[in-house]
Amino acid sequence: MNALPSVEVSQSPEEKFREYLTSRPRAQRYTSQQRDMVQYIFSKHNHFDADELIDEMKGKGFRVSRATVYRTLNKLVDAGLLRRINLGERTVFEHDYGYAQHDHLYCEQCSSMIEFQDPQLEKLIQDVCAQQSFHNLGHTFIIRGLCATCHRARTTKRRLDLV
Amino acid sequence: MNALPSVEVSQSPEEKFREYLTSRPRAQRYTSQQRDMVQYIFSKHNHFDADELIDEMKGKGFRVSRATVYRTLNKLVDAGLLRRINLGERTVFEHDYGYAQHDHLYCEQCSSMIEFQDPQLEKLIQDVCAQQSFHNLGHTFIIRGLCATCHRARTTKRRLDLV
DNA sequence: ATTCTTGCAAAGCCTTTGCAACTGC
DNA sequence: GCAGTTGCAAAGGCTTTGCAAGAAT
Repeated sequence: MNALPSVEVSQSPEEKFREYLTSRPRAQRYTSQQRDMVQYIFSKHNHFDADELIDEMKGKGFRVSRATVYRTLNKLVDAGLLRRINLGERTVFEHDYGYAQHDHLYCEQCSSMIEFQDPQLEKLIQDVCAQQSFHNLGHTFIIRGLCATCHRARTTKRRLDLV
Repeated sequence: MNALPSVEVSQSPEEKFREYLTSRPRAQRYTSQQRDMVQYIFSKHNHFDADELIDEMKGKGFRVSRATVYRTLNKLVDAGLLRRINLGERTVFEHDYGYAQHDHLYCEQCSSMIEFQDPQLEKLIQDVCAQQSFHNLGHTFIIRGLCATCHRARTTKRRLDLV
């Protein structure tokens, strides 16, 4: 995966999550299941859905129930640690905390997600919002298509089919 | 709703759909339920989800079953008459055939969708795809926030709350 | 006549939730 | 010990699907 700049953060994801939990109107608890999830999720940078996470963690010997995973993922999104990305067919999560704002190219063939940053986009959003007197709170931007590898494969195949 | 330019089309949506149905490998049939749906959907320009469509059509006295509505909506998307927009919480449909390419501002308060066109966007997409050797097939772009009315209402309320 | 579509109800999929047992603080 | 969390299984939305009856060509 192409690397985007990380953002300097003073706290670890785990600390940040604890802070979120304890600063709630009614303090929430930091449990071992939640700790396992945060540590596992932030041990690598990738895009994953709930099922993948459950399978992978179970494979590594963690004890996690489906309900707890869903509950904790919601908290992590709420805490600003994860971002939820709705791809239509499935919903994936990615790191938000400590990671630069970016958008995605989504390959419809192999499901890979290529991250990119483009300064033009922020300006475009501000222009449009200003023009429509709209108060911007966020956006969803996904470019769909075929990654270089899948496109090449498909083009080659098509050429062969014609022979 | 702010008006975007319609696109000149030589066929009515109904004709276009018939053409799609009959030009399939195995010809499909054009039924009265499908006709009712196409005519109703293209009688006004708006964004709607499956449930809203069913309720509205039943209210107008049409006989449509849930299963048929879902089946026909899928066909209409496939035929290029409708575009499916995934908003996360719900999935809505809008006219595709005969309507200019555009994107949306989505008000999280009142669920209204404001359409906009911005020539900068197409260039941005092409730039990014060229840079990543990505073969573009489409995109999802939704700016989320508060429309002018809802933002004004919320700001006013906050001011009153402080009194 | 043949083949596709409809409507119903059932099933699928993903996610949430009620509840009793459990655990952090 | 109190209040929040877990795990299970059940329930919730939304969408699809199997099947027998009905309709288009």
